[in-house]
Amino acid sequence: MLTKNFLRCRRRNELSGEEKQALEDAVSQLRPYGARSVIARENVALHESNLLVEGMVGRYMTARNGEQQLVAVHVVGDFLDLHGFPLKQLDHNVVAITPVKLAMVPHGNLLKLTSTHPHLMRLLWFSTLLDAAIHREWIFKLGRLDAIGRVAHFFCEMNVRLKIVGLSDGLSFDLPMTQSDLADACGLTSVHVNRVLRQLREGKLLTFTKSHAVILDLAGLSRTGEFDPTYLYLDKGTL
Amino acid sequence: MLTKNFLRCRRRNELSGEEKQALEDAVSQLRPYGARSVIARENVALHESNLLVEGMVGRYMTARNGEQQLVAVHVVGDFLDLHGFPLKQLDHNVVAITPVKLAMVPHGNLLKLTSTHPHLMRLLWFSTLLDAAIHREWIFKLGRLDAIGRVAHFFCEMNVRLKIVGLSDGLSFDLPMTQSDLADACGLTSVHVNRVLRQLREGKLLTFTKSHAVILDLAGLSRTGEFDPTYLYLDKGTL
DNA sequence: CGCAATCTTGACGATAGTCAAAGGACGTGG
DNA sequence: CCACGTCCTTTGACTATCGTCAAGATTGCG
Repeated sequence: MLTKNFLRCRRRNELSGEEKQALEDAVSQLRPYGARSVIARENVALHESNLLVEGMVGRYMTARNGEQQLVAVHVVGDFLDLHGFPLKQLDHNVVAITPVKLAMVPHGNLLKLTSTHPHLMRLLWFSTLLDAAIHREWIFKLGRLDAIGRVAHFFCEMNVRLKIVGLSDGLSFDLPMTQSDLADACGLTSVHVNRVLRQLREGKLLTFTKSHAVILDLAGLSRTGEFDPTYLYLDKGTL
Repeated sequence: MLTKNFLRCRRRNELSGEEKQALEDAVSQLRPYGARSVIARENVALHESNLLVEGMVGRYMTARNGEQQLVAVHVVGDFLDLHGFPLKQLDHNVVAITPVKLAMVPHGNLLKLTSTHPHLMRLLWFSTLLDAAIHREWIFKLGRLDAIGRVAHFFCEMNVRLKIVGLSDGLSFDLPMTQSDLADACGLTSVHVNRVLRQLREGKLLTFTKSHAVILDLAGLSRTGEFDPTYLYLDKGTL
């Protein structure tokens, strides 16, 4: 079941069996991508969207001086580039962070679903708005938190998002990102991320070594990152 | 025609006359709000969405220390809280910046449209993804531009968005925001916004006094803000 | 084993925040 | 019509956070 993690634990995961099947049927093939390979390039016409079945994906924008900003991270169960269905093309690059597997859904099949399954379409719409809600939270994070807050917030968010798809036990998880990737996500330099990670370690809030995060004090980390998972629209009782 | 500015000049403004009428018919009433009044509060169930017919609106998130972050600004023609239709409730506050007029569309009417007008629904979906694209650009702006770049970018964006609905002549426009509002939009303090505005003035790029912006050097301002309007998905030939 | 990428640390500098004070702009009410 | 208060803007002096540059340590991979 390629779609089993789609909207998992979300407040509106009310797909009927028939809808799940319709979505599953819309998948044309399963495609692998290597780590750091480009899945979708900006300003290129798109003809399919992809459900992320395995691995981790990032959306990047690039500044004139070459600095990158990660504008979104996707985990298993996220529907990538669903934005590309109404938008037809994207304003940024989508890159595999790890080796990934994608369930490809041609836009033609999605188009059919809009007429035959309006409720399913609203759920697909909902999933893109979840992305938008996460974007807003990141705007807040970058605009109003200091370096340690931003990094703490990022780890809190990843912890929750990975937990609902079974990839975090609630306090520890694998995160296949370098300190430089973290810097791109948090609007910092890798040097400063390194200093912040030391602070978090010394403050007994979090350790992050060898792509593995261990949260030592979830309440403290959440407080530092001003993290409140409401914006993730989780099912009641998920956490 | 309350909906005349909806998706105006956007790459996918392909509403048929019948669709425009259907949207117009979905409006139940026109409502005024006073400046700084709250249109939608976070975590409260929503039962209608609103098309912004007059005025300017902001979406705010608040940090623990009381600092505010503006996560989005809406101008005439934007469909407010369409996010609230699939999401059912919002994760932030929506506040009138000026006195505004809203065309209220009950969710029940939108729901009917999903079955009867799938193409119109895709356009509504599209408009929410436009918001998401703007969010991503703001993430980039906050994560990777310095203070002067952020402010320059903001003015460039507002210039374009106001121009397509006839509220900027391409180089000057009214912007009913204080320097403190600008600070909330750009992740800065109002003191520093003031210094940046002086820099822009002295650099002959932009003046902003008494809620009126005049762009003296559009190319220079765009360069400073690393602004490229692609992410606004404009119709070819709009600018 | 050796190279390349990543991590770590220190010294220094620049950008933006903080604190404080004073000067406009504007509206209200006497 | 002026006085007053409030909000907004402007500026300066000082501080703190984060970036830059550089070098060395560690890790992982071929």
